[in-house]
Amino acid sequence: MRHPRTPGADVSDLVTSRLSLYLRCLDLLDRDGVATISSLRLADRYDLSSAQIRKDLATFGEFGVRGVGYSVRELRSRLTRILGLDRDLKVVIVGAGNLGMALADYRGFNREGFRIVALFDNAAERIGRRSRGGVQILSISRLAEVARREVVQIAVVAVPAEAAQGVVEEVAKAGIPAILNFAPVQLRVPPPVKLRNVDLKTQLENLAFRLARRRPAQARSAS
Amino acid sequence: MRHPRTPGADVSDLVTSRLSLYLRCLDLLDRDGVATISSLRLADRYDLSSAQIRKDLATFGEFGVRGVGYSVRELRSRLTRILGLDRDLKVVIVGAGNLGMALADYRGFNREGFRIVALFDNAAERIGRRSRGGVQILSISRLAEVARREVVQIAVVAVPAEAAQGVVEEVAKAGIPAILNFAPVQLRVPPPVKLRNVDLKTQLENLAFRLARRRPAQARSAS
DNA sequence: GTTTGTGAAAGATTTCACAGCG
DNA sequence: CGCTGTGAAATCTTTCACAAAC
Repeated sequence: MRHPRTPGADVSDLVTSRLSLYLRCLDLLDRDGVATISSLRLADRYDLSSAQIRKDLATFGEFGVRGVGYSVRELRSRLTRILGLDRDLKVVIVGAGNLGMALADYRGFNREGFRIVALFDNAAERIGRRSRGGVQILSISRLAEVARREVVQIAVVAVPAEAAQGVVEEVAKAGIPAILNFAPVQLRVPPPVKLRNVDLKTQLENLAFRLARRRPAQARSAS
Repeated sequence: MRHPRTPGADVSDLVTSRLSLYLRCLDLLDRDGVATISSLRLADRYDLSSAQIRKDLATFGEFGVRGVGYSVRELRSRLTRILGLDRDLKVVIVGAGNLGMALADYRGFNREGFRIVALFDNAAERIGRRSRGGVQILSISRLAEVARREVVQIAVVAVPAEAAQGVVEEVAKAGIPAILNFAPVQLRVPPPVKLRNVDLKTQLENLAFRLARRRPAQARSAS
């Protein structure tokens, strides 16, 4: 059992998150005209661990050349394929408040593998309008229709906490198989649906915790 | 060495993120008028692990009553204290684009322990304006001044990737000890500064990966 | 020479399972 | 009785270190 063709769902999130990171670094290297890079120099340049890079990549195959390193272009295209970014995924955003609108226009969301199809909301005064970037706002009642017609793969949930669980059920019913949730709640999703949370409050609280237990006598670093 | 008063910086992020989660659950329970809860019922209700709840709490002390469980109110106030949310932390946001503006008005950011002091930007046409919620936009050149006067503890970085490293240096120079970064780059921060990343693209790519390696014959769950 | 890919070791985290308390 | 708090076991993740490949 060397390199299973389909390492399936048993690849940890830690690994896949790092693959995204590596891919981003490779983009930068390519832009800088670097053709080949070793795991050691990649690690040096971006504060990573060379052994970890090699282990992570080894999960999916052998992409390097001993004594030389990795071809930037080739590794990039391999990772793109592995991450499933070689075909465009259609995304909808549910919730056209400040955050939903900002996400709809966020660069990086609309590029390289993802396409925002529409925003959905239930407030009559928002429906029919568009985000600055031009994404149209539709009634939530049309979610299932649009999801099936456009074969939407990911729903971004950007509604208030109280409304989120209800939205999840709509999304699941509409056949959308993955959810990126920004609402600060613990959601339950029906089994086939994949869920990831982006929890801004938790992130801030984490920093608060670290700040609260700093060495109290924090020297102004002068020397 | 049972319950060190200051478990210091050696508490893992995994633990502190879960503490935030527990705190949120306790808020809901309190709102529902629940006075006491056992780790088992807490776990059931919110899809957590009861052993993990007990282990996590044990890092900081003994908060429960055997045979009974935890007092919702008391545990909530203990966790609030532990997470450093018993005193308001001042927050600035650097970058008054779509995302920065949305974050400035995001509810949950401005409540319970955090206060947004100002937005900063370098585009002349934005300076002097305000977010919808009323947060004023100042020139980035005033960052250090405001940071020191208001004793700002956290800077949220919401600028394009190319600008982020430069902003980090400004922030560090201004003496702000913690950064929440939304720019899709690997940042380097000077040692005392705490950094957390919220990487939207990586989150989406993670979902893309999971979607790419689903069982190809995905049945429409009907039965 | 250099660098990969990888077993084996070390380290971190989660889960188990139960003694002991209320 | 039920439940916490916790050592011990199981599992997962990272790091080490080197043989094999170029």
